[in-house]
Amino acid sequence: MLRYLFKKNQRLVKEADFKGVLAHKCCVYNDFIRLYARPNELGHARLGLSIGRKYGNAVVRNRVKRLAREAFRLSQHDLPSGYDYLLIFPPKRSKKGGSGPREVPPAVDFETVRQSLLVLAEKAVRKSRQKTANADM
RNA sequence: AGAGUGGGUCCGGCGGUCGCCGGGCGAAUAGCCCGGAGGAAAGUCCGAGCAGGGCAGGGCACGGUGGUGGCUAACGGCCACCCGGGGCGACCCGAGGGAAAGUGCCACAGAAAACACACAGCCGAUGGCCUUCGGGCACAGGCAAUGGUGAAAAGGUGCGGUAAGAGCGCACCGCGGCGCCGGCGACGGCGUCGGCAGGGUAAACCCCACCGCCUGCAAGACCAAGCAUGCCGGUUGGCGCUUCGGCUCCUCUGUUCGGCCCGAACAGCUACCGGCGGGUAGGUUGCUUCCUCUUCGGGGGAGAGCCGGCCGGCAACGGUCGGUCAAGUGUAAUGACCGCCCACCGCUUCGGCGGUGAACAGAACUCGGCUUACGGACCCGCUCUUAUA
RNA sequence: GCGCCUGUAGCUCAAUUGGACAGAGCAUCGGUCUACGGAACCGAAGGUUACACGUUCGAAUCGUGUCAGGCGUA
Repeated sequence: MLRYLFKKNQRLVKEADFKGVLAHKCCVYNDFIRLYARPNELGHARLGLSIGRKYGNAVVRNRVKRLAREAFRLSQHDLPSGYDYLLIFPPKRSKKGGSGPREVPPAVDFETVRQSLLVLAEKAVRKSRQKTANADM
């Protein structure tokens, strides 16, 4: 039976971990999430979250983090394992020539976060594999 | 009933599934049980605890507070009262000491801005000259009412008075001195005397009273790892005693007393002192009531801790008795989904549907306050108006 | 978390210790010139001095409180 746990070894904790994932430069995004991925040697997935101060006040930031953690926990067996995922919630969408900067962060709920996570993780892992393949050649 | 005013309380409940953090039991990363955001957790504006550094002591400087009395561990907080202002009233607001210690500033306008010998002006009664006896002329001189300026220019209004005027005289109001009474006091009341002292600004310097060492849990302690016992500066002389190792005193030099002074302390040679630099940013602890005893069930004591009763006090608060006392993270837990009930809001085809249980907002060493943000619901006291009895 | 600093035109800065209408350069706009443009010259517009309350006769300046933005610290 599959268990949906979320322990400390499934999280990115150290400053060096975050720097490493960012340095891999494998980034995909949709309207309200940016996701970095990097393969690790642990055999399971790890999650890191980064939400800037400008995203909102502490209540809003906490809520987004909890939603993202819950989405990761319930989707962990559907995600490609052996990767570190770093989710970044940018404060607002910057559009070129669009309807202007969005001041209020986009309203997110649990289902959209979960769907976005699954789709983006798949894309990111594909991109990462391609990248390592290119590096081998 | 309407309008208003002061204060207090609360922010869903029950059940299920899957998770997170901490504690207990446990061999256990198995399992079970228990606990898990706010009135502002916020801003970091004050005050304390706690920790490190500093410290013989005193003074200056610097910073803060500012009606009076009390409460408190302390406060710039709270309570009561006084004074001033607002409101019919309940009540609200006030950085509210000193301008008769000194200095500075008060632009423009105005004659003049703190100084009164007054710019325009009024009068010219008294004295001089002339006279048609109505008065006229010039001077000496008198005056501060009127005018204009300004935020502000030697009390205000009225009557009398005068040549014109003026607290010159009088009445009322305002002001100052003195005395008595009440009050712990700020201050108030009454009486009496004085015709009247004199601009504003102290959130300008300042004076007075009181308070204040500096830095802050990223403080600090321990362990592991790592770097470099790296660099620079300083280190007298004399008298006396001597068991020849040294010792006392004086002087000098250096350092410290994180700004200055008085003054003080320490050191003065091959080991110390002072300064600059180099390295690490991992873990434990501080850290969540504390200490202690234990037969591991618990007991006892201590806390500016919380709740309730009683007593004292107008109150803030204090005393006493009983009960109670686990949020504790560290890239940072307190969540997600579902069902029912109860509220509330919007839409409504009146069947329901939708909505983070609504606003503001998330503990980071801990307390006491202040300030700021903010949607409702409920309760209590009081005031005014209207109506009824 | 703790400790600090700064807010003036679109941008960069002034304002003589509180004194009137808050100035200057660049940028913007309109003219002159030119075939057109640039440059140059002339002129104009642009401000709740971050916001609120207070002290004062008078506040960009002084005081208090908010709101933004930034810095340091293991």
